[in-house]
This record gives sequence, C-alpha cells and structure tokens, in this order.
Amino acid sequence: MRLVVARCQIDYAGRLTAHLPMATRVLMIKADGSVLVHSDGGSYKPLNWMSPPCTLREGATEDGQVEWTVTNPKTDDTLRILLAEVISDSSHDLGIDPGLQKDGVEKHLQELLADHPGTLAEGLTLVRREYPTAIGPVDLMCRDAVGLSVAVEIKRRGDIDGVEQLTRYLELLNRDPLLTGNGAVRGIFAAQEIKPQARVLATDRGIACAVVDYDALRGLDDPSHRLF
Amino acid sequence: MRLVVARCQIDYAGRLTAHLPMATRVLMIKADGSVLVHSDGGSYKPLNWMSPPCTLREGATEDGQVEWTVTNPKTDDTLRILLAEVISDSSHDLGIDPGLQKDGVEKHLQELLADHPGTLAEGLTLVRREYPTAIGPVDLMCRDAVGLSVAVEIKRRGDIDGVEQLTRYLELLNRDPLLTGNGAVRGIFAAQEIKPQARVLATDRGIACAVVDYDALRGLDDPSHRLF
DNA sequence: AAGTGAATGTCGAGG
DNA sequence: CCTCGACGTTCACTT
Repeated sequence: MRLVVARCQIDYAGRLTAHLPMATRVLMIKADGSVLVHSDGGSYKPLNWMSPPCTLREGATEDGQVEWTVTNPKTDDTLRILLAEVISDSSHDLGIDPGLQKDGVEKHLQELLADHPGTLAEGLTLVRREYPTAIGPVDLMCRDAVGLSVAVEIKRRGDIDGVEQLTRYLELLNRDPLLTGNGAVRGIFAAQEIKPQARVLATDRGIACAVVDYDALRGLDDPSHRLF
Repeated sequence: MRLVVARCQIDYAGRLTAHLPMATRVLMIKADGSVLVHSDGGSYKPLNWMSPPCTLREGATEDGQVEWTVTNPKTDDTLRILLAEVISDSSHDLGIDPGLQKDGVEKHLQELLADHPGTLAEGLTLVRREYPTAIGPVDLMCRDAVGLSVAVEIKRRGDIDGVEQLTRYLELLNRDPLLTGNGAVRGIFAAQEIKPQARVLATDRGIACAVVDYDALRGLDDPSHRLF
C-alpha cells in the first residue's frame, strides 16, 4: 500500500471520460495495482479510481513533470495522473486482510420472517423458503388461516421493483392448479421501509404491504425476551 | 485529511452490524469527520466507513489501548476502532476540490439517439424528447414511417427494470386517443447492452430491442466522418 | 465466465 | 426535505 499526497491533475477514459483539474489530493495505490483518488470530502467513493487488474507506469512529460499512466488491459480503461508537486509519498506492508463479517442484511430478515410468518398476517404458516419457480425463487411461500397460498417477497427497502418482481411471481404461480386449487395465490410485500409509490402500486394490484420491524423480530428470538 | 496506518480491530453498528478482526489497515479521516477503512486489496469500496456528518472521539480502554469512537448523530450509526499499534499518522491540508467533470453517460446517449432516431428503426422520426406522462417522461417519443407513435426507452444497460418501465408507459400511452388514432403505440427498448432476460420479456410483450453502438453514433456527429 | 439480485449502496436532479 | 433513477455502480453468489 502506497500513499501519496500530491497536487495533481487527472484524466480518465473508459466507459466514460472524466477530468479532474489541478488540486491537492490523496492517491492510494494498492498492492494489486489499483488506484484510488480521494479528496477531503464526499463519502467513501473516490473522485476517480482504477479497479484491478491494472498496472501503473511512471513516466514524465516533455516539460519534465511526473506522469503516471494506469491501464487495465482487459477493459482498456486508462487513468492519467499528472503530478505537479508531491507533498508526501510513503509505503506500508499491510498483509492480507482477514475480511469483514456482516450481520443484519436481507438474508437475516428472511430467516427471521421464516421463523415468525405470523407477524406478517394472522395465522400465516410457512410452506417453504426460496420456493422455486421458473423465473426465480419466491422468498417465502406460505399458507394462510383458511388454507390459501400466499407468496411473500422480502426487501430491506421496498420500492417499485420489488412489487413488479412479486407481480411476476404471482402471475406465474396463479397458473399452477396445485396452488390455486382453493383460490388465487395472494401476495404480501414485506420490507423494513415501503416507499409510497411502491405501496400505491401494490395496493392497486391487490398485494398487501407489511412493514417489518427488524429489532422487534430479533427480540422474538432473543431468550431475554421470552416468556418461558 | 488525516492518514493513519495502524493495526486495529473494528466494529460497526448501524443498519447492520459488522466486525473486522485485528489486522493492519489504512484509516482515512476526512475534514468533515468521515472515516474510511481500507485494506490492501478489494476495489474502491472501503472495508468499513462512516459517512458524514459524523464526529470522531479519541479515548482509551481500561487496559490503556487507544480507542476511536465515530458516531453519526442523525442515524445513530457508530464505528468503534481499537488501535493496537499506530505505524504512521500524518495530516495534510488538501483544500477544496474543484470537482469531477463527466462525459458519456445516459444523457449523451439520449441526445445522440434524438439526433439520429433512424438508427433505431428505418424511417423513425423524433416527435420530442422527455415526452411527459403522468408517471414520468418517456425518453423519446417518435413516429414511424407509416405515422404510428413509437415510445423509446433508453438505458445504458438494459435489464428487466427498463422493460417494466417502458411497459408501464405503453399501457398509459395506449389510453390516449390522440396517440392511438392510427394504431397502437409501439415500444422500442434501446440500450448499449441488453440482458437476455430483458430481451425475452420485451419480446414477449411485443417490444422491439435495439442495441446501440455509442461510438458509431458519436461518429455520425463527428465532422471527420461526414461525407460532405 | 456470465448472469442475477442486494447494497451501511452513493450521487445528483427535481418536486 | 424527500423521492426517484443512474451509476465507470460494486459485490457476492449461482449457473
């Protein structure tokens, strides 16, 4: 890992072209040759970057300025960095990172709802998770109190895409006589947050919406919240 | 901008929880208090981060180790960094960045196709760009060789979402007698790359697909390619 | 290798 | 302020 603080000007050419005027920035060069250009603001996304695999070639312009050329041989992307003044340049051996452990994403939400389908609708019971169809798996296939099939689509953030997805599933499922024997398959759109447009579209299509409280669900599994 | 190289262990709690075991990493602390944790690999996304607005508080554990606590008062996200060994710690004043100038994204594709609708279908002419409807603007509204209306949806990468979007437009447009006077409004789905699933869905719905060559289109506008 | 869906997405425009 | 769609999306996982 090499860290360079420098006054520089940068040009990128790849899927788009982009230009950064001369200014002081931080250049991070990783062991795999990838390069990140950061300014003192914005969020985690660099102003500009090159993804691996790529190689950095150090050269000079006619007038003696240092110029880096970073190229990705697979995509033909190039990043040209003109260095007007190097303020700091240091290298460090970081070793291999053990990696990030995550908890609390959509998969966990699905697991929790699979364990507690009754929180979505009174009397709902799980038939199976990841119920397979020709166009992909339905998150939860359930049966309601009177024995009708219910397809549940789970999102962390519920927007129109999720409603469209569930609609496609329902169209397909409602062609299956095994599921529709007792009546049409209903849909429930479950998310931690449901956007107004998504709610309107869902309602228009007869799909129920369920806003899920992740912490409350987790509480159901937490021994300290149990009654016995 | 402060750059710290340190052996550290990190815990994040916010929309999810995440943990990074003890290892050597680069910590980037920006002027707005935001923090980025980078390892010597991966791409531009940090292993962990805190977005502004947030504040960094430097403290110590019982056993004397340095501990940083970064908090975002709005979202209640917290990042706890336990520093076992600081290898390097430097600060630099970068000033304000003039910002990035981009060229070559979807807007340009739309401009080029608006100038050359005939490349989408023989005899197609532009009626107007960003044709307004109740559910949003249609990228290009055109008329074909025999006077029928054609709605064009443009994407850089064409996947199912785009087909759904165009379908919604077509449903709405086909209720307008002014447009359907001569016959139903047709749809063209134009993208630099069309995913197989999107193509199948489009075809199933009678929507034509057009793969657009950005460079060739640009060539039509380039004086050096003109015949006269 | 290619496709598909999630993401602590981020970012910017427009209402 | 919120909502929506694009993104050099990136990323992980499946086929």
